[in-house]
Amino acid sequence: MAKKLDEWHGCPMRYAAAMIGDRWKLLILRDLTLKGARRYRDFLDAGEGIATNILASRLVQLEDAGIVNREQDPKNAARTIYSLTPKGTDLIPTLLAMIAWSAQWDPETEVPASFERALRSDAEALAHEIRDKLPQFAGE
Amino acid sequence: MAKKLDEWHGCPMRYAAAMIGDRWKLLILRDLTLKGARRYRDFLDAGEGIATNILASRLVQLEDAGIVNREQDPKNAARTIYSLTPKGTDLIPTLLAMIAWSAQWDPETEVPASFERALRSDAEALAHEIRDKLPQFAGE
DNA sequence: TGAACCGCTTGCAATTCGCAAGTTACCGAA
DNA sequence: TTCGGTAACTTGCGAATTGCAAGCGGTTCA
Repeated sequence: MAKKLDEWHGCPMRYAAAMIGDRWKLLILRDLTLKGARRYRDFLDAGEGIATNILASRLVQLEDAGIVNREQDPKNAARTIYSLTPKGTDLIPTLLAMIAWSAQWDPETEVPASFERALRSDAEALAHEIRDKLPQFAGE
Repeated sequence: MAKKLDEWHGCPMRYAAAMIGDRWKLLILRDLTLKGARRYRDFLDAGEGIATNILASRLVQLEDAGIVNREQDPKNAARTIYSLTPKGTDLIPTLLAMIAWSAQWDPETEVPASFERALRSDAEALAHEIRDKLPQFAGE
């Protein structure tokens, strides 16, 4: 029997797999981290074809995991703003490691040369740069 | 967000998400990389409760992706040996980034202090160390 | 030669996914 | 102040995937 969802803790790979081991969650994190997505529609329109019910479920899971923050836009109550929490921004090095791997092994993947150079020469600095450009949510 | 980060449209993350964006694949990679798993039964017995049909399907997908190699044990034709290809071992930094994240954010993490220390001080060296200890498959 | 093991495969019920349509709330213009 | 449009979901339903258990063909060992 598969481990219950409350038995995630302990093994770090099991924890990470449970939290972000999902195609759609990774794409949502990409959009938040690298594409400036902040609203529900941004994710829907990201070009990956995620269904709206799946998007809603993944955003709830990421919020419950403490990775994503959800808040009402103070200037427009009809709008919701999604952002990365500190726990979420701490995933940037993981995303960058994936990008470096894909850049090396997927012949059809296009990573800008400047980006890949920055990644290979100093990934930590690039991670900081990306993090510092992210908008902060109101709770921070 | 800065245009520099918008030049490409998520291809590398889409590729990585498609290849390893799955809970079971990440656990299989963990077992291969860190737990010395080499045979079908090793994965079944890893304690995660993966179903045998799911395991078989994921191993095929990882093999098709060029991440995992499957070969017959030359000393026992009834046995199959699974191992990481170079494309697979190049995922070690990604796994280590996930482990570092989990070690930081899972309050019940079981990452040994010595491992975490090695990870934080020189992740690249640790990745090499892990890779060098892996068995090579016959094709290499 | 037969029992045991190994690596799967199959059958089936239950869960999850993906698509499309519907719903609720808010905002801005008339 | 109402009305149309937008934003963020929610619901319904058929299809695909998952999880569980049993089965199966090949190989090794006693």
